[in-house]
Amino acid sequence: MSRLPLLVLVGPTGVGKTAVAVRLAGQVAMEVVSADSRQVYRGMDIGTGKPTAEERAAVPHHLVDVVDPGERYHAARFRTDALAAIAAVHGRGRLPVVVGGTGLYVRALLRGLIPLPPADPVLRAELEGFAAERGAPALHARLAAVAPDAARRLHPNDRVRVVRALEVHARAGGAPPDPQEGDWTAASSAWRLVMFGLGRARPALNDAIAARARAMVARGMMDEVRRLIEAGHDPGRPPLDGIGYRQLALAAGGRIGVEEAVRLMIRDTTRYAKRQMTWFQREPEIRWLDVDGAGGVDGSAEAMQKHITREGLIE
RNA sequence: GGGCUGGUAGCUCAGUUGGUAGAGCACAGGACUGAAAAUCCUGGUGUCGGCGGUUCAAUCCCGUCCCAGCCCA
Repeated sequence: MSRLPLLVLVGPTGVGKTAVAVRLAGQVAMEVVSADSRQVYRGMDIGTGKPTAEERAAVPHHLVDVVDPGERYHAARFRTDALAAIAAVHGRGRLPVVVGGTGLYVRALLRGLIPLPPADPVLRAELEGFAAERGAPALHARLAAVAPDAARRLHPNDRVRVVRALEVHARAGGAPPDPQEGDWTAASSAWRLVMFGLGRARPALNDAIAARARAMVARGMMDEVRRLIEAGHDPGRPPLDGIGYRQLALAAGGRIGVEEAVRLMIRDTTRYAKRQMTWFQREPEIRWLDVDGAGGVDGSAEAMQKHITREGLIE
């Protein structure tokens, strides 16, 4: 039995992935599986750039609005959910199209995760407290004492990963955490896979990011942030630590002006887009498509359709 | 027209008792395995306003010109 087809579309924030996917859906029997670590949260709509009601009516989107902001989502959960969603789409005889900008999630889906213990919120809080009180290097020293290999790989200031390594060590009962790193550049063989990267020249992308951020605020993102805070969600902690949300939360509290919040939102989104490009650039299987060079949304969708037809993903 | 103060990185500024310069922000590059829109690492990008002079050596001292701000006419 031949492997089932899977199309993946990645790229930096604001490049137009959703628009291209919707356009492609006009020509291809497909459903979208979102790979976005923030669009999974209900009530976080404007600031995460979720597909609109029209876009979601035009093509089904899976893994959008799956948990409340009080719950924590993560890469392993995504992998499980995405595998189920992909299987369901295949079951309906359609092409699953993974669309998103969260590199870790896409990688976890395509290449798997090393089985490790799940998060332990109580332990994390305790380790965070220790780091806040005694300093990040002290926490790193604790890791070095119990797991020298892990400590050597991690910078002492990398608080999040040091906490995670200690957590893995504690939950694994002393077993060394992933001594053998997986080969993330190895080809995946679970599907007949075609991977597209949607790119754009930095100046054009940065302009689009700035315009999009201003449009989000104009469309009422501030009210969205206020609603989330009033619902009891902690500003500055996941998932309200995301770009745009953390700055507007400061503005809502009167700590900075709205203008300044928007400026910082644009700055951080631009930096984030750069980090996404750094991540995707080392994925060897991606076929890059310059959105402007390909003729915008329509041209990009058409180029993708031609290629997946040639590759036999669709008839 | 005269006087004073300033002109150093994209921005705000520091500094060199004369040996061609460094902070913050901005920016650029990279890492990434259950928080990933998170977290972290690396990098100074420069006719020190122009032109002369003194000096072995001038961004620094002297002269002059230009520009900006303030004050006096």
